[in-house]
Amino acid sequence: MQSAAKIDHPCSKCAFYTDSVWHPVDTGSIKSLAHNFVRRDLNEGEALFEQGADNRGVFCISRGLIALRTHHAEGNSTLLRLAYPGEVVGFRSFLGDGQHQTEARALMPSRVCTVPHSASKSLLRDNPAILGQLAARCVKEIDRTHARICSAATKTYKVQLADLLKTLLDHHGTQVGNEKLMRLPLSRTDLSDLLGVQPETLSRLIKRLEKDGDFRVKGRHVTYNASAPKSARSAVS
Amino acid sequence: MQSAAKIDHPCSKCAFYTDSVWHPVDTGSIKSLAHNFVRRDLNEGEALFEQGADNRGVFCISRGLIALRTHHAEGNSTLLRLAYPGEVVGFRSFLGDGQHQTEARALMPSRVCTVPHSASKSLLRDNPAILGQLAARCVKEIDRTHARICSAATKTYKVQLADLLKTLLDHHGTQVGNEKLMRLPLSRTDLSDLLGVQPETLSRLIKRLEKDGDFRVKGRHVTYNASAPKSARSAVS
DNA sequence: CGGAACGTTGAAAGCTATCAACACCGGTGG
DNA sequence: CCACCGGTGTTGATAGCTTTCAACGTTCCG
Repeated sequence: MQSAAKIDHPCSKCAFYTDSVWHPVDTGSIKSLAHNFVRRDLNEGEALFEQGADNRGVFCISRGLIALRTHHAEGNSTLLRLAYPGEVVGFRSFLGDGQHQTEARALMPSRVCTVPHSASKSLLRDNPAILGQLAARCVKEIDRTHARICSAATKTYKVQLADLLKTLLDHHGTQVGNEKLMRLPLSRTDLSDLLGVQPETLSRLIKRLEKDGDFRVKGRHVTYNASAPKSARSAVS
Repeated sequence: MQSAAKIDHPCSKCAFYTDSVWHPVDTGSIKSLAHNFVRRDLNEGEALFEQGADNRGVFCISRGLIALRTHHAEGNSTLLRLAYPGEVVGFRSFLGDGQHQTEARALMPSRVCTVPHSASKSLLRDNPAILGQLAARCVKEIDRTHARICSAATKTYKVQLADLLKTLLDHHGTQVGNEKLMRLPLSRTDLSDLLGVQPETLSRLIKRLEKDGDFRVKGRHVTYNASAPKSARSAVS
């Protein structure tokens, strides 16, 4: 029999194990990982970390939905990113200056796996491959933000909103007949912070989207039907 | 006397040596670096790499000004970033999928130091610290793009343009009395691609900025005078 | 000179911000 | 059970801004 108990990799039962940033680590590190690893459940609306706080580790989302937001001096805020299970948050401040520049808050009941700051640093020292994984997450973030900048510079808000709703439907929607339904995980305010428009404008954008026929939105209830021209589509296209 | 000639680090005479991504490398790597290192001069308008091309290395800008741009399917384009001496470009595709998602083009006569792809990869294998340097560049890029997204969502185009001109003046301006002068390194089209507005709108934004009194713009000649209310400022502020 | 690329101007239409008012919802307390 | 309240979302009116299209001016180069 083995002298010291064999310790499983704490992420080994996670659905996102193969893409875990902690994945290729040596045996000793697995032990350290297992000892320091913390799983945490967040209620809807609960903060994972606050803007301006010191980084306390690297956070991997295992369930739910996390919003990354920056609050501006003028009192308003911008929603920079929605983070889904399998995604990692907090790596920017972990790799960078150690201060969170965004707030992370659960939009739904969520579960987050944390490797505390000091443990992360020592794991990084012993396993250079982890830095490669984190760099890959950085590249993804850069691609996301570049796409967003191009989107903002290119598309109208109406199209951006339609794209956003479709993306949300991919994650949260259920197919019913030839329609897709979902409960919106975001408030109107969050949606407007994500698009960068005023709440009043968002309300009107939704109305215009509904008039076009593909979407129906009542409160947080969204229905999508790509092939249902309620009010006849334009004759040309 | 030394048997093999002692080889200097190729970046050692560079003004940005202390921040070089290739800085802490072992002696053997210095040799490899010196052998593979390529310095290249670009004329104004010349491309360093094209969008969609395979990554051929990591590029460090030593002189001039490089624009990173993405061309969209619709024929228009977005200027994502201006890269100044000391900055590194091409690291996203080097770390990521190996395909450039942007085009890099010189806006002024420029000099770029290149470490070819394969040499970069092997240097990275032998010197884990390099990955840390590249990760730091990633974090900077993430911060830049986040700031830009917030800026676009928060500020009017007029303010964004004023900010941009001030930044350009910091890099290219010369103080003359209590005014600052510069020759704009960007065409109007580039400026409008950077702001995400139409060229006509940019023209009108400039006119409005001039009417406010801080800026004068004639062709590529820009004058800035923060403390010169040409047309009297509003009485209130 | 002619032409092409670049930049500006004008006019009309569409979109967004802003302010104010109102509707809706959930919870608290009488 | 109902009134009240705060938070959230919607609607209306208006002013300001951007886009679009078309025309014109500028500059540079063959």
